[in-house]
Amino acid sequence: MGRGKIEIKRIENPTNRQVTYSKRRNGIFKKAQELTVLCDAKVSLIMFSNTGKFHEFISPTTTTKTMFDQYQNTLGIDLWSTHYERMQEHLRKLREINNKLRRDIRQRMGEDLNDVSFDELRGLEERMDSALELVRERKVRNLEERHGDLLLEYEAKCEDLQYGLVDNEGDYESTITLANGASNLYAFRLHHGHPTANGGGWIPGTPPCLSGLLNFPP
Amino acid sequence: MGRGKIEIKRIENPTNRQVTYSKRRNGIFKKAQELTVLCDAKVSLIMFSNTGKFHEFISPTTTTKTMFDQYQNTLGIDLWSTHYERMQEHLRKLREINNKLRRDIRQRMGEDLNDVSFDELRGLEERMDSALELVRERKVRNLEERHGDLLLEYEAKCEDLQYGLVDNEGDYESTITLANGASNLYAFRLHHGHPTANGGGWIPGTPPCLSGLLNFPP
DNA sequence: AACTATTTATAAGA
DNA sequence: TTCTTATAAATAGTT
Repeated sequence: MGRGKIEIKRIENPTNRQVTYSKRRNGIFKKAQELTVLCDAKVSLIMFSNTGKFHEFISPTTTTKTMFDQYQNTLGIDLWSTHYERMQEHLRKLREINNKLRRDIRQRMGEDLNDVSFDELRGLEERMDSALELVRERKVRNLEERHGDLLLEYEAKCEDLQYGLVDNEGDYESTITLANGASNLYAFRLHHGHPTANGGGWIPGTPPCLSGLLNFPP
Repeated sequence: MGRGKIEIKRIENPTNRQVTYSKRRNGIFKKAQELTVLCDAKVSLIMFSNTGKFHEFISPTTTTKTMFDQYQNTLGIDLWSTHYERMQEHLRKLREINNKLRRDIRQRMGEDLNDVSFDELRGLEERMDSALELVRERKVRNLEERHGDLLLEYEAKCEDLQYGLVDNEGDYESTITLANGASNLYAFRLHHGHPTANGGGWIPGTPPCLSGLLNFPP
C-alpha cells in the first residue's frame, strides 16, 4: 500500500528501514489499540528495532505482568517459576510450623485446651510441671550467682577500704556495714548449687545489709 | 476500510465482535510478521480475546522469554521482583517469629535459660505456674465430663435393662452392679465445675464398679 | 469462508 | 521527522 508495491524482505537501506519501522510501528500500534476497543481484547505488543530501540503497547485494561502470567498459565509452563515456587513452598511450611508452635505455646499458657484429650492433658501437665521445676532451680541458681558477684564486689570494696583507696568518702557507719555484709555473704555463697525446695521463695539468712537489694517480690 | 466506516468502540454483537476479532487478528499478525522481516525487528505479540482465547506472534529470530528478559532489562525493572521481594520479606518475618516462638517454648520447657535475668525468670515462673494451674483444672474438668458422659450412658443402659431392651444378655450380678454404679455416678456428676485443689489426683468417692475404668495414673 | 465496495495504511517523494 | 498523495492492503458488510 503505497506508491508502489514492495516485496516483504529486509530493507537494506538503513534510513529507509528506520522510516518504515517508524511508520509501520505506528500502524501496528493503532491496529492493536483498535482491536482492544472493538473486540474487548487484551493485547501485549513488545517490539525492539534492529537498533535495539524499545516500544510497547499494552491494552489499558491489563498490565504487562498480568499478560505474562496469563501467557504462562495458558501454555501450562512457567518460565520463571523454579525459584518462586520453591519460595512459596518454603513459606507454606514456615507458616505451618509457626501455627504448630503457636498452638503449643497457647496450650502451655493454659489456652486452647478444648480439643485436648485427658491423656494429652496429663502429659502436658507433667511436662509443664517438670519444666517449671527447671525454671525454679534456674531462678535460684541465678540468684545465688548474683549473690556471688555481689560478694566479690564487696570483698574488693573492703580491701579498697582497708588500703584507703576509696575516692568517695562514706561515713563511718555505712563503711562498717558494707564490710560486715560482705563477710555474711560469703557464707551464703557456699549454698551455690543447692536450690531450696520452697519454689523460689525467699531464702532465709540474708545478710541484713543487703536485704534491700535482694528482696524481690516472690 | 470496508463497505462502511466504523466507529472505534466496542462491538456489542458477539458474533460480529468475534468475526472482527478474527479478521483483525490475522491482519495484525501479518503486520507484525512484515515488520519483523522488513525492518529486522523483534516483535512479541500476545493477545487474549474477550472470551479468553489466546494467540501469539513471536518473531522467529527470538523467543518470548528472551523478549521478556529484554523488556525487563530495558525498563530497568523486574516485574517479578516486587512480588518476589515482598515474599522474601514475608519469609524473613515468619522465620523471625518462628525463632521467637521456639525460644519461648524452649524456655517454657526449662531450656535456654542462660541469658534470662532473674526478673524474667521470676515472671516466667509465675506465668508457667498459673498456666499449669489452668491445665490441671482443665484435666479435672475433662475427667468430670467423662464421668458425666459415662453416667448418662450407664443411666441409659439401666433403663434399657429395666425395659428388657438389651440385646446381649448379661448375668444378673453385673446388671445390678451397673444400675448401682449409674446412681452413684449421678451424685459425682454434681461436682462438675468445682475442680479439686489436689493437682488433678484422684477424686474420692468413685463408685467401685467404675474404678477400673476411671482410675487413670495421676 | 468468500466477495467487494470502501476505508485505511503506507511507499515514495518533498 | 512530518506532510502529501498515489496506490496497495485491510476489512465491514454482505452473500
